[in-house]
Amino acid sequence: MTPIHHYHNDDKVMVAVDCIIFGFDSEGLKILLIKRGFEPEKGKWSLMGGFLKKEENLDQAADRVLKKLTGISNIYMEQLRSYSKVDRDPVERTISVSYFALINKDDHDIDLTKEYDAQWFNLKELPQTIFDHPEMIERALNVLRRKAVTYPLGFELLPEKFTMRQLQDLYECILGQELDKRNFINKVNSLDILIKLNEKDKSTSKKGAFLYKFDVEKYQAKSHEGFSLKIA
Amino acid sequence: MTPIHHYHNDDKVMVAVDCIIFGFDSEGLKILLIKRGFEPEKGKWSLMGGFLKKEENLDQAADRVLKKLTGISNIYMEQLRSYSKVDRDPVERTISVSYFALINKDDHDIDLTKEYDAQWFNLKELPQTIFDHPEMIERALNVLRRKAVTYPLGFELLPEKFTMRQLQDLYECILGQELDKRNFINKVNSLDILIKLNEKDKSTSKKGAFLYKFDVEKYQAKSHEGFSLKIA
DNA sequence: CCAAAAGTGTTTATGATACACCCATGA
DNA sequence: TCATGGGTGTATCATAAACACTTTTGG
Repeated sequence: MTPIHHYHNDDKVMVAVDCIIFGFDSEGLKILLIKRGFEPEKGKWSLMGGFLKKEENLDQAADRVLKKLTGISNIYMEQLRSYSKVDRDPVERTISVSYFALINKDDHDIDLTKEYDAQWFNLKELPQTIFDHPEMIERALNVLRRKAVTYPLGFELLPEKFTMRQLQDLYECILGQELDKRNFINKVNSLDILIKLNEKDKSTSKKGAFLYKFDVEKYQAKSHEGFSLKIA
Repeated sequence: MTPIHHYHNDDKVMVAVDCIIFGFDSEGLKILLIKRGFEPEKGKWSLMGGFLKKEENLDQAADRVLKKLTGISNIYMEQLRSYSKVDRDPVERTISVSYFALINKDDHDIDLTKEYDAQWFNLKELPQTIFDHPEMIERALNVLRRKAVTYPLGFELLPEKFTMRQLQDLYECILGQELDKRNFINKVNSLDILIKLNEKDKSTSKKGAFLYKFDVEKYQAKSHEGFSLKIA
């Protein structure tokens, strides 16, 4: 039999990464988009994307692109999937690998200076996005929701001290549904990864709500056993 | 701000697909490998891989490559993940997207004529494979196991009529662990997707075991509700 | 004194697990 | 008659889900 291919250049293509950044803050779950700075579709809303360079791997490309376009760095993004429709980019054959992360919006808003045309959008009020970005976003959101129930996301997303209500709000935002307060608290307590503090946050009620912090040791000890925070 | 990139060719790279084919038959779970037909690493065992062409998408490339190297066609493969270490292919910068499928080995053995240097290997006796193929295989196996408990794989993998024991063997192979016979049967029956036939298979015992077939309508009705076959 | 959010337990239902004996038959 | 695999049911436990009233306090 003949070899399928030698290595030649005829079939080289551009490889891109697109970063899907979900952000959480007191207002809810948002997604970050930029005004695309080059043709085609210049000026339209887009995920943060750019091309893979020869001397870097995809993870590195995603980090670099995100930082260049938004200033955000040092976050953990996860590779999701490749998109390869032949005509997905009208200029030239390009495949794109999507990455996603969920971050605390407030921790990174400093980065989003005027220098960048990046903007947070409420998930329910997304503008039109270019190419196959709507599909990328939808798939990422599914993965995010699946992860949220399988694995205790969220602790990195809250301030160091937080109330049960804030934690519950986080889960409700991500899952897009309301949860029973008592069941939620029971579940979280059964995981035994929070420390109840002797302080109260009075900003949202007259009675005040106890603050909790996250027991890093217990959390880490348990997280590789893989515990599930299935909440409904 | 300046655009991050114009479209130029400096950073074009080769894009490959690698197919991970798990096969099930009466002997158990196997994986298909080929003797690589071109340099580098010619003659070593490898996943079925080849390069993406400009006029096809990744799914199509995976189908084409698999057919060319093994004769196997018309199977559903699922995209898994991109591998992009800079030096993963020593000849030239190449990223690879892995695909996987689980098939009934007997249904496709016809295809594997002498023409192909493809061979099934028992999962526990894998030979050394090239590049990052060991990692691809390991990840694919994890996905396969996760899918097996979440979603009733396996019905496509058995002959039209099969015994409970065969179905249980299938799951035990995939999960790599023994299951309790009674619990397994109870669970499967509770799904209500099998039809018990009035025939027995006497090939493995004197008493004979009832044959079942798969109730296609019920199966399909339920499968988009998404039912789980969690078995331990 | 009252509105608004915080806090708190129990019951029920469902699914998971563990477990052991009789049956039918061909050799 | 006996060895071999086939077939069957129950009790227990853990987890999920549903559910409502009292507490606190600033205004």
